Order: sequence, then structure tokens, then C-alpha cells
Amino acid sequence: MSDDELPRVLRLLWGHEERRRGPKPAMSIHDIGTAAVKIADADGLPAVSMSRVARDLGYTTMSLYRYVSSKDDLYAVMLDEAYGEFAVSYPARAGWRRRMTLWAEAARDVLTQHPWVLQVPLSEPPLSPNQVGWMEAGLQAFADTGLTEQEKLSSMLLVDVYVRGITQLMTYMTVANSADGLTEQEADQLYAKRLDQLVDPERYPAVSAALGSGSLSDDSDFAVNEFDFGLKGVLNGIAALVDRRS
Amino acid sequence: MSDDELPRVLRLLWGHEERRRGPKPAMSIHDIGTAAVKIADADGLPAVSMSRVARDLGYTTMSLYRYVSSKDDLYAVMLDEAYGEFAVSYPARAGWRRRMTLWAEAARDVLTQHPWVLQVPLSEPPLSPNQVGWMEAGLQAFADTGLTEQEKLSSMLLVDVYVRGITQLMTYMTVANSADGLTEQEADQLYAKRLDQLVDPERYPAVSAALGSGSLSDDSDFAVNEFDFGLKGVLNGIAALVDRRS
DNA sequence: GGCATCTGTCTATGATGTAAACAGTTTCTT
DNA sequence: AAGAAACTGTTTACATCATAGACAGATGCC
Repeated sequence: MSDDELPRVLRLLWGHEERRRGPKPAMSIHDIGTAAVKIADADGLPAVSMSRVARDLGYTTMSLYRYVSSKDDLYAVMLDEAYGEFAVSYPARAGWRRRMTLWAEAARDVLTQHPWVLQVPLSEPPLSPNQVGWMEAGLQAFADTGLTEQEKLSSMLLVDVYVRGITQLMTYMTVANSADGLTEQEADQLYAKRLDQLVDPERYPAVSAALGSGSLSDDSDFAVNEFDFGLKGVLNGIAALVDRRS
Repeated sequence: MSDDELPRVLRLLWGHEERRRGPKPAMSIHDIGTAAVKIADADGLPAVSMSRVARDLGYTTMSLYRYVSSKDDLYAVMLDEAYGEFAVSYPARAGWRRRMTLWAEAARDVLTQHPWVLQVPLSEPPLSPNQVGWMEAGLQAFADTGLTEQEKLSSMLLVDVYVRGITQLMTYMTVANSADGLTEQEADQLYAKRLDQLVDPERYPAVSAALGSGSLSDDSDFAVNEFDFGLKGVLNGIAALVDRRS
């Protein structure tokens, strides 16, 4: 298990860095991740630039490149930081369904608190410690199901996909457009109004009906039940597989 | 239904542009969309820049801004172009389940053919003609279900979320990393190898087990059945709701 | 003590998205 | 018919970005 070929970031993230010669590093990837996450939380992902992160830390732009070899690396660090350690412990007698629900809700909470996570352009599979930790927890949820490893993996990814998608949808409907100085309500209403301007009821009867019902301009209680509703469906799909295997 | 307050792009996309004074436009948003999509298909989304699109069309960078007021607008045009008109017609006697399956498969096909769609940073809700057309088709699938408009919308979005997520997962596992001159197989193996380097079997038993089973380095037949598997689960979730309403 | 190796910094480069001013073209008004 | 008004694509300009390369100083090993 030599670290030789591993990218620098990974060695730093996993704490595999050995004694080195030169001056002691003044910051850590952890510092960098914290600073970057803070910026993204406050001003959105586009506000995260190498120079901004460095400035907030009190160093020059290029200093970051001693820890991170590219902006993609920075993104990876940010994700690791945003997810943090998977801190939920499954109740002793909980079945896979309950465990997976807890996992999904924890993931949802992360995404709700850091909506920019869904905008991070992914270019590599997750290899950071916390990401692997979440993966471990997700797979453990299926420990006693009799599923094959491949099936456990697929099932976990399915739930992950669902959580990401539904959260994206929800934050997208509430947070996204409020950057232009619009409240979410105003943004919703503007959307509905424009749809109304554009959509011919004869050609788009179903959209018109939805529009007329106010479903589009009123998102009350949408977010609340939507998550559980869909998750139940997804878990049912997995349950079919589990039953077949046992 | 005046177009007064509508952004230019929308008027152009919907063909609501009236007679104007100056010289006749030399290109159309359609041309721009086609060019941009071609670039994204060939070289990926990051390759799509204002200058590149303009150059490919034979004009200067700034000329695009006569049609599109920002890069976000360009993205909207690209999405409209990529989705195209929803061309599937539901069989006469098909139930909502069959209709929604057709819709989902059509959406999957679009995403498979234009993987970059999932990387487009969304900043506004969909208002382009083709997007609305897909929305209409999706809502129509639930026409005779007795669901409320809100529920139809939620159900459609749920399926959409699923399709986007699962497709992202699949293309992400096969296409993404092949940019660095790695085949997908090589990328998978590199990933598995690095995980193996980093993951302590005692601390990450489930990940280790998955790794040991080869599930991570061998993605054969993953894509094939995965889509239907998950979609069935999602539709079952919706079916529960439909049954309750009828 | 000297050398290799690391640190953060400085300077430089090419690419990007977009604002502003411009000259030419078409249509509308008179 | 003539001029004004509105639009076209172009040119020039700028701030910001990610990142490459060279540098002087710091630290640990021989």
C-alpha cells in the first residue's frame, strides 16, 4: 500500500503525508476546504475562485497549488469538507429500510445545508475519506439483506441518485433564483406568469391545467412530503429485490 | 399576452419576434443552438464558449449577444435544442404507467445522447418551447389518474429526477474520465486500485467487500437492467398514490 | 556545513464573459 | 423622397480566471 502514485490531495486528505524536508506548511487542506466551503455557503459556488480562497486565508493565489493541483482538486476537498464524517449510528435492531432512510435523510441534510454541492462539476469518482465513509455507511445499511455486492452498490447509488435529484429540485425551486434580488415567492410567480404568457392552452392543456391550479406558483408543503413520498417508492423498488434474494 | 417583458431569447425561441427595423439577422437562435450542441457533443460542455460557438458559425464573439444576453441564455438554448420536440405518441389504450415509461425512456435517450445536459448549470426554470413540450407530455401521462395537479406535477418531477440521476450515474461511470486518454475500463480499474490503496478493510469492511467482489472495476450489464429496475420502483411509489385517489 | 527539497511569492500568459462605442442597413414616419 | 429610428455585426477594451515557471528563503539529511 504505497502512496507513491497517489495524487497529492489524496495523501493530504488521508493524512498519509510523511516527514518532508522544506519549511513546515503554513496551512492545511482542511483549512483550504473550510475556507472554500464558507465562501460557497455564503456567496455560491461561482464565488469560489482560487484567488478568493487564498485571499480569505491570507495567502497568495498560487500558494494553494502547493496543496491542490487544480481547481478540480479544490472541488474534491470542498466535497469532503461539506459531507464531513458520517455521524449517524444505525439503531441496533433497525432493518435495512430504516438504516437506508437514515442515510438518505443525512445526505439530504448535507445537500440542504450546502446546496452548491449539486453544482460541483464532477470529474472523478469519490476517493476522499469522508466520501468513502459515507459509501461505507450506505453499503453497511444493506449488510444483512443477502444482496450481492453489485446489488448493494446499485441500491445505494439508486438512493443517492434519488436524494440528489429531489434535493436539487427542491433547492432549485426555492434558492436558485433568489440571487437576483427576488424572493422565492416572487421567482415562482414570475415563472408562472411567463409560462402563462407563453403557453397556449389548446396546445398545452396539461401545463395550462397545472398552471391554473396554482401548483406552480404555490410550493407550500411541497418540499415537506415530497422527499418521503419518493424515497418510499425507491425503497419499495429495492425491497422487491431484497425479497427475491431471501 | 404581450411579449413585452419577456427576455429576448424566449421571444426568439417561441418565434414571437415581430417585424423589426434594422438589417435582417444573419443567423437564428436555432443556428446558435445547433452549433453549441455540436460542440458539446464532440468536445464536452467546457468546450462551449461564446467565442467557439461564434467562430464555428463564422461570426465574431459579440455577435451572439444580439440573440442571447448571457451564457446562461446560451445554455437554455442548448437544452431546448438537445431535447428537441417530444416525438413519442402514447398508444391509444396505454395506461399511465406505460405512458410514463415511454416518457422516461425518451428522456433517458436524450441524456444518453447528450451527456453534457446533466452538467449544465441551471439557473432558471425551463421556459423554452421544447422543455414545456416535454412537461406537457409528462403531465398528460397522468391525465386519467385522478391525481391532483400538484400530484401530477410531483410525480412527473419524481420520474424526471430519477431518470436524470440514474443516467448521470451511468454516463459518469462510463464516459466521464475517458477524457484523459483513459478508456472507461482503465478508469474503473484505476479507481478500484486507488480505493484499494486507501481503504483499510477493518475500518471500511463494506467498501472492501464491494471492492473484493469486483463490483467496482467491472460494470458489465450494470447499465442494462439498472434503469428498468429503479424506474419500476419509482412507478410503484406513484401507483400507491394513484390507487389511493381512485 | 552543504545539499536536496520543500515552502510561499512574484510575474506572466492565454482564455474567458461581457460592456461600450461604432459604422452600416433596413424600416417607419413624415 | 428624406430623414429619423431601430436594429445589425464588428471592434476595442477590461476584469477575472486558472495555471505555468522562476525565485528566494526555510528546513531536514548526509
